[in-house]
Amino acid sequence: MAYRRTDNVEAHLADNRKRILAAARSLVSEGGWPEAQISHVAAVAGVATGTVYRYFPSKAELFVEVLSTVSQREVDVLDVIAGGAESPQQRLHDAVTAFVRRAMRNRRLAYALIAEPCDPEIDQARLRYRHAISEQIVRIVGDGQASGAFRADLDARVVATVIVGGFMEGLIGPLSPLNADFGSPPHHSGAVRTLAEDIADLCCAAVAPRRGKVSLLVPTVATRGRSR
Amino acid sequence: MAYRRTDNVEAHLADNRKRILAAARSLVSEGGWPEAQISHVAAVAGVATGTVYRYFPSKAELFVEVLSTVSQREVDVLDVIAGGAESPQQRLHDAVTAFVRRAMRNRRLAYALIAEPCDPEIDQARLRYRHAISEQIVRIVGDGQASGAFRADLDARVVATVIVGGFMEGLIGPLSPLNADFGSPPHHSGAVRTLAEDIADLCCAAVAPRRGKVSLLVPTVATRGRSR
DNA sequence: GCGCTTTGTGAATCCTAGTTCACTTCTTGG
DNA sequence: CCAAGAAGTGAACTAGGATTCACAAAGCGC
Repeated sequence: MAYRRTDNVEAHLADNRKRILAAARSLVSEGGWPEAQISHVAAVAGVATGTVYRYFPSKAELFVEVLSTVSQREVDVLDVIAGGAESPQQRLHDAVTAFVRRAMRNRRLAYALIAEPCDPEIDQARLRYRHAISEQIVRIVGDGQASGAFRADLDARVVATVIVGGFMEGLIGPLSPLNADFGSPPHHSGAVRTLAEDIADLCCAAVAPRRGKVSLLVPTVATRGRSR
Repeated sequence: MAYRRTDNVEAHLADNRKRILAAARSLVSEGGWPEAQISHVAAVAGVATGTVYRYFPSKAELFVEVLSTVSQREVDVLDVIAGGAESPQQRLHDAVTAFVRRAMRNRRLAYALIAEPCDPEIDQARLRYRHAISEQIVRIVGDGQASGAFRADLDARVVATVIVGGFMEGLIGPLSPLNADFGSPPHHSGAVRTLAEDIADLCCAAVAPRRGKVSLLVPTVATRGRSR
């Protein structure tokens, strides 16, 4: 035996791994998925292409790890909010505004991780986290329904899904690199705040307990369209 | 001169074009984007690969036309509903349920056109139609705000976006080929109806005029998280 | 049937990354 | 300093499809 992997090497290895991940993340957060190429990652990390494969078995796994790290942090934030002592209304409102604001801090990255077209394998991880986010919302909605703070006549999971879809979509326009509005720094923080508040407000309104009458709505002819 | 393009030929050409489009659509609606390959389209349409390029300049343009045709029909349906004489509440409810139900009729196709990862060029067309749909919703929301049927303190475009995102997302789970629930034929139409109604209900609730008090909500510590 | 033009064909080509691997360089223990 | 085992390298290899193109077939008017 003539080799042992010193702490020194161990550290170097760990450092490389970290740099590769950082490079990957940085590329996505600047140029989105089109820039997310192994050769670019290698260049930015200061290693050779082949080296990347000593640390990650495939492009997909590398970027899934990037996505997971970032997304998990968001889930954690929501977890704290969802587990808080505030009223369900307050928690729902906080959760949505927190998510929207945080996403607006790093628009390009958020856009890539939320909406930009990407490899199916990565997209799948994206779905997993979207689901995890939805689960945090379910907790809040469930509490609210139990305490009577929210209407309880709908499945909490459906409600949470719609809410998540609502605030994500409300985010996509402003996030999209195509829309250069929503002033970059110096932060137009007023606009961001308003957007976040408005979206949160809508989400809260959707689950508010219903006033009196059950329904005035009846099916209409238009509702029963032909097939596609 | 020794050639003229008879009606006969003209018809044959038109027929080919139609068959190619039909083949393309059929493939997407069965296998989604992975199946949407030019060679497959050609095979199904009964022509050679090269022939497809006599009718469409590129894969993207072919499929964008497929998507446009299908999506435009949906926009038209919403257009009729939005332009109807019913109350804004009723129209919003009808619009959402109509969309959800129609999508559930051809799940695989709807999934591909709404959510499945696809070529960026196609994805862009998708966005355009999502926007067109949003515009129909804006009409309804705007009317409702003007007539006092809906709360008027928020930008109608933001409201519409959130609503569209909400019902689309509510749809994705049930549409996804991964979720083999939501019984295929014989139609579990009860489940579909409920889903559609529930989602529509939520959307309507979000824009209902607000009861008394303006807001009990105040920013919380959790709302101001660190950067990613 | 005969030139001429448009259409149809599908094998060959091109392209774009992701992935591999034979070889070089570095580290370690002796 | 040496031999052995790891880690690093980047040019070459692949793979999956889109796209092209030289050639064949079909339609047209005479």
